[in-house]
Amino acid sequence: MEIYTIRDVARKAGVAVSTVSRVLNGRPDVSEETRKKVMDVVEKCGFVQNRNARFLKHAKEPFAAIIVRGRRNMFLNDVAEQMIECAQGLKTPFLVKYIDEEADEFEAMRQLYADRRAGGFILLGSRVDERCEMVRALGVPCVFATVDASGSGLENASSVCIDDRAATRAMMDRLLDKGHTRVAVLGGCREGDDIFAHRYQGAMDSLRAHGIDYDPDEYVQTRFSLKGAYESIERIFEKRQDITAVLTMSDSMAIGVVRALRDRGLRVPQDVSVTGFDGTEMAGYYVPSIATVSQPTAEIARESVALLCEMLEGGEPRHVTVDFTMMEGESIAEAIR
Amino acid sequence: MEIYTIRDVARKAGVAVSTVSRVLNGRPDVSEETRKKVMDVVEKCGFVQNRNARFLKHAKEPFAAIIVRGRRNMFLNDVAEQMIECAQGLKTPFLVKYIDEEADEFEAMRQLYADRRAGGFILLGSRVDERCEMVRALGVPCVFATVDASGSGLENASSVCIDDRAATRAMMDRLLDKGHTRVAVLGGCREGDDIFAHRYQGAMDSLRAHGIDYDPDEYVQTRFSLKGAYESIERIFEKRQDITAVLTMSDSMAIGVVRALRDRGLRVPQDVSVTGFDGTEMAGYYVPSIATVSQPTAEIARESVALLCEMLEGGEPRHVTVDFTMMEGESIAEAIR
DNA sequence: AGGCATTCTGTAAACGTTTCCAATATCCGA
DNA sequence: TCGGATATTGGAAACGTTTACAGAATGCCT
Repeated sequence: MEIYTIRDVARKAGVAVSTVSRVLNGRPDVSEETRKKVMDVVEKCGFVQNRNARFLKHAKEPFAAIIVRGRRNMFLNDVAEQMIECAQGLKTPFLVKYIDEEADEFEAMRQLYADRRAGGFILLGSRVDERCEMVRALGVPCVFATVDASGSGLENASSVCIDDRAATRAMMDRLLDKGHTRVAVLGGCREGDDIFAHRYQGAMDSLRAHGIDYDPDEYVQTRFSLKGAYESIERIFEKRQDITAVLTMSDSMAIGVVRALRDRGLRVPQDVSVTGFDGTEMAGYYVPSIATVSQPTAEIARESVALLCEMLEGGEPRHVTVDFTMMEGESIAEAIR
Repeated sequence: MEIYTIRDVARKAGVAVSTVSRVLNGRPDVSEETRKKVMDVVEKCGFVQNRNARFLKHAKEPFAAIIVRGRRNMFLNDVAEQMIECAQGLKTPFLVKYIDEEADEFEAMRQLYADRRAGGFILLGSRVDERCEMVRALGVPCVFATVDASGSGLENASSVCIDDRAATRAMMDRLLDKGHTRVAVLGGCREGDDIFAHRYQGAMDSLRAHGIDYDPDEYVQTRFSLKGAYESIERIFEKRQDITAVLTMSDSMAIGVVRALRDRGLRVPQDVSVTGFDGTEMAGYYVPSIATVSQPTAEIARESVALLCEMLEGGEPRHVTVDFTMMEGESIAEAIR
């Protein structure tokens, strides 16, 4: 396929390049006749603008970037998707930047900034601490989504999240109220993951309030993902065989756990209860359906975009907490053992 | 954060811009002393190259793009991920372009071509027919991954896939050999989806070979996704309640089906058998685990990259078929009704 | 000391846009 | 008929790189 430049189009249409540019950008000061003439040529030869040249020229045009690390976390991907929907038609265009789990996030953001002066970022997922320095260095408005950044002390960061601690406490309460006392916790305190840390606190809050003596060494595992959860159960059972419930910090982990239990000949929920977190679609489709904490993805998405826009217009950063919903599921039952 | 240009760096380091450029691009013709001086400044002020300017300049540098539509299809996302792994360290850099399900793919490819002269594409997923015209118009080497494009007549397209028809036939054979005769088919002949069309043919091959009289109107549904499959079961059961097996064309569909059956009080596999397709991680973690056809993602990824490279170096297009593996699963049992 | 390689560095012209500014054409009222 | 306002259009200078090409410095050999 031939590549035409704006110059070629100008020549073919018998006008100046500046005129073609004006037509392409929908400027009002072009006569209808000229516009038509130019568009005809554009159509005919399938001209496509070169965005490198375009962005090189006016990198000033403000825009915002949504950073998503990893394609595995369906929950975060869903939130990101809803963010772009929310951002449709706003004055500042939003774009999503997917980066690898292991990629250098700072590098990616600096590149976005260098290339196009990204005016603001929405960062999904945890690890506020790690990201603080970066956000401070960039000095651009940022919104942490799904994690509380109110304690970060950053001047340029808002955040929106549920009360993870309270949610996990509520979930643990549910298990304990059903008579469970030996509850494994999966995902707790994973290194550098502040969301999981908050959730872990919540679980501990509940155990403490119920006066349960708890030895983390015996009950807590910190791996994640389907496979990680599966293997965690194997490890837990090396130490204790009398577990009657497993509280996990994501729906995938819960699924890994159910499979692992089932492979050990245990039934869920008759023998062991299991809980998830996030309220993903799969939690409802799994058999048994997973009791979970549903995060209001649409609201988180909407709030994140709104908070960023506020800051872009000079507003102060704010930290918003949205409500979660406890979802019933077939994966929980009364403790019988 | 301040934005520095290569010019600023040159000034601060007391050298010419061309020297900085050479250092940045690792050219050999720079003295060690100068290189160090420049790098110090780069480090100190956190200079980041502007890629727009870079790519604007030498758009000639050949590269290849992997196009992935939609983030929902985990199977395709996995394959894409493995492709980039395969492509690490090759002379031609590969990049992945994620586009929305509904987005204009042609537009995206033309943009890639206009911006950087993409020298080749790998297209994942079905819809060869729709894409033919586009591939022809672009005239750039393309590889269709996971779908057979040998019948397209394109001069510039290779393809790599399993024999979908044979795989589905084998799967249906398994069901029929277990005594099932009333088998619903989900995903069959979805409009414009050639992969599903091939699989549908395979299912019909098997039914025919087993001499089973089959009325598609009663047994076949063409929606997909978790939710679509769930609803398809509801529709099927409006017509027939005596189904003993459901053959689906993806693992997600199988999961939606199991959930739907279970919600009707039917057990899988005791009352109804269910089969999936693709061999995704979730199929193995589901309870019951889903009997499925495992596609060799690594091999498909590797072959796709290899085929594209071949064509980039002037080779003829080829159409490669790779082997699938039938995966056992708890979701199948003998027909008893 | 002069000539010639051998390194290294600087100048300037691209790449394809956008946009400021000036130039031209058109129209209106006096 | 003219002055001036108003619509259009064109010319040319950026934007931040890369890369020929030419130039300067150094070292070595005669």
